[in-house]
Amino acid sequence: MARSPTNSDAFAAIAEPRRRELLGALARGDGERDVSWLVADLGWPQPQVSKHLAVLRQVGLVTVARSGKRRMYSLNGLKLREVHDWVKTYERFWDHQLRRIKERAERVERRGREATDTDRQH
Amino acid sequence: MARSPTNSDAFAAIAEPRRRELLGALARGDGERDVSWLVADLGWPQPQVSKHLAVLRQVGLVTVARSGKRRMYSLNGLKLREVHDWVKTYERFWDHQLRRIKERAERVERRGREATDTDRQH
DNA sequence: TTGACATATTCCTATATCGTGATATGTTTC
DNA sequence: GAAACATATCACGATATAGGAATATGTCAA
Repeated sequence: MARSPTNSDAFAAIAEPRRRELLGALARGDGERDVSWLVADLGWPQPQVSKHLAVLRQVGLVTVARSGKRRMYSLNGLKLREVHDWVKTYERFWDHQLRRIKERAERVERRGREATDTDRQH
Repeated sequence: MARSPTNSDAFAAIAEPRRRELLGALARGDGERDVSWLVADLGWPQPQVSKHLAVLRQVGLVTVARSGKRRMYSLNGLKLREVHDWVKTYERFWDHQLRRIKERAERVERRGREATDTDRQH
C-alpha cells in the first residue's frame, strides 16, 4: 500500500509546506480572496495555486464561491480547529517538559552560583 | 518533483494516521514506553511499529533511550507544540465562524418565531 | 460572435512512500 | 558461546503524489 492520499483529511493536506503557505496567504487576505490575488501574493504559477486549492477544498479546509469570473476562496477555520483539538490533547506533554526544563535550569543555575562562591573562597 | 518526505518535518510525519495512533499509544503509556509494549498495545507487526517510530524520531516527535535490550521511546511534547502554535495562529478564523454561525442561528430562530406568529394570525 | 480574462484540468515523469515478509543487529542469560 | 529475546533494517511491489507545460472551460465586454 502507498501513502495516504493528500485529500484524505486535513492532516494529510497540510503536510505539504506550500499548502500551509497558501493558508497563510488566505489568512493575510482576511480569510477570503480570489485566485488571482493569491497568485500575485505567492508568486506561483496559476495552475499550481489552483491545484493546491483543490486539495484544500476536498478536505474542507477552504470553501469556494463563484463571483462572476472570479472564485472566492475562504478559509474554513472549523476544519483547522480539528487539527488544533487533536494536538491540544498532548498539551500536558509540553507543559511537563517545560516545567522539567525550567526546574533543571534553576538547579544548574543554583549549582553554578555555589561553584562560583566556592571559587571565590579560594 | 514528488511529495515532501515524511521525515521532513512534524507536519509530514503526523499526516499518516497510524503515526497519530502511535503517538496516542505513547500518550496512554504516560509518554514513555518500549517497543514491545507498543506492539502489544497497538496489535501491529513489530517492524511496522519500529519503522513508524523511526520516522517520528527523525522529525523529533519522539526520542529514544537504550535500556538493556529495550528501547524506551518518549513523546517530545515540544515538537508537537510547534504544530499547535502554527494552527493556533488561525484561531480567529474559527472564532469568527462560530460567532457567525451562532448569530445566524439566532436570526433563524427569531424569524422562525415570527413566521409561526404570522401563521397563527391566519 | 469574438476576444480578453480568470480559473480549472490533463498529461507527463521522478520520487517517496506503506505494508509485508525475511533477515540482520544487539543484548542478556546460562 | 549458544540460545532466547528485543528491536532494527532490507528488498519488493503498488500507488499517489508535485511540478511543469499545454490546454480546456467559463465569463464578461464590445
